[in-house]
Amino acid sequence: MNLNEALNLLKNEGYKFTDKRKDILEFFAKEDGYRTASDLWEILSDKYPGISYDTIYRNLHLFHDLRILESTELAGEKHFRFSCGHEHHHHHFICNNCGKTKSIKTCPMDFIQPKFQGYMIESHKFEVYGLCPVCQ
Amino acid sequence: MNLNEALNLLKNEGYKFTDKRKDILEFFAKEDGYRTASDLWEILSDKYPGISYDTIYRNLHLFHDLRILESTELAGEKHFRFSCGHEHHHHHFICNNCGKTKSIKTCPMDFIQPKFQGYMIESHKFEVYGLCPVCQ
DNA sequence: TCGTAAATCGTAAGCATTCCTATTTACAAC
DNA sequence: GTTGTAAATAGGAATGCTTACGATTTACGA
Repeated sequence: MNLNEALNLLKNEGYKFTDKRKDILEFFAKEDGYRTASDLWEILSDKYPGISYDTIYRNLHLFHDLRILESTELAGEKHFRFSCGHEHHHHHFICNNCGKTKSIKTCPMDFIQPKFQGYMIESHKFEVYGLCPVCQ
Repeated sequence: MNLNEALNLLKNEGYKFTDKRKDILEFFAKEDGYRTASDLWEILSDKYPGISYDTIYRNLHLFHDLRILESTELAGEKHFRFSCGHEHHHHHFICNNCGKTKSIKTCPMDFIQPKFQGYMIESHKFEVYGLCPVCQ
């Protein structure tokens, strides 16, 4: 997923194109790491004083539903990042300081599935946390 | 970790023994799955009408600090379970319906670590979600 | 240009969790 | 047993993140 694909997807699905939506997508396209609703609010409120949190969250959820963004929950707060949609299924190392990520191509489900006969597996989460080389 | 070990640990660390603490530990010893603060509140408020959420959370955190309980965050809400402390490091399958768990002995960190030179790894999370045989 | 549904604003409400003060209680020392 | 004291609890207010909602504005097709 890149910025143009995201903008086209929005248009093709019949959603209106607004400056705020463009700026939100540009923000995530540029950031390349997990960011929170309030990170986004701080950026947007410079350009749009008084922007509503309703707008922030509504669009975050919309983009998440359209698979433009992916999300995870860290320390009780939802974090969003631009989707790695086209790549092979993978997981993330997440920097505890800057939120940037590194792909982990190994998926642990490849190793454990045979042991779960009788269980209906619906999803899984594998994340590694620490400090990236820049933040150490 | 079992109930007696937990009670002894509390005593040895110099914490006071109260009926509520005993009941909280008995609750988790019996449940054997992830439970929330409000699950616990519902049980305790029968016996102790008007019990404070402060008491619930203070003790949950105390027990977590003492490693009597372990915790994870599911759907924006902290969940706690009796600690599997004595066992070898492992992860969990967690039933989305009843919260009960099944151990996963494989740890994905055994497979990915060499690829993370330059990264300081501090922690990781691996959980599998779905329905246990009983809940299907 | 206009009509309409979608998007946004401003603000209130919801929910889990934390914080604060007054009161009560466990337990050690006597 | 009685007493003193720090720890534990009750009751409720406050906080932080998220969602909800009526009123207003805007994008965009006709």
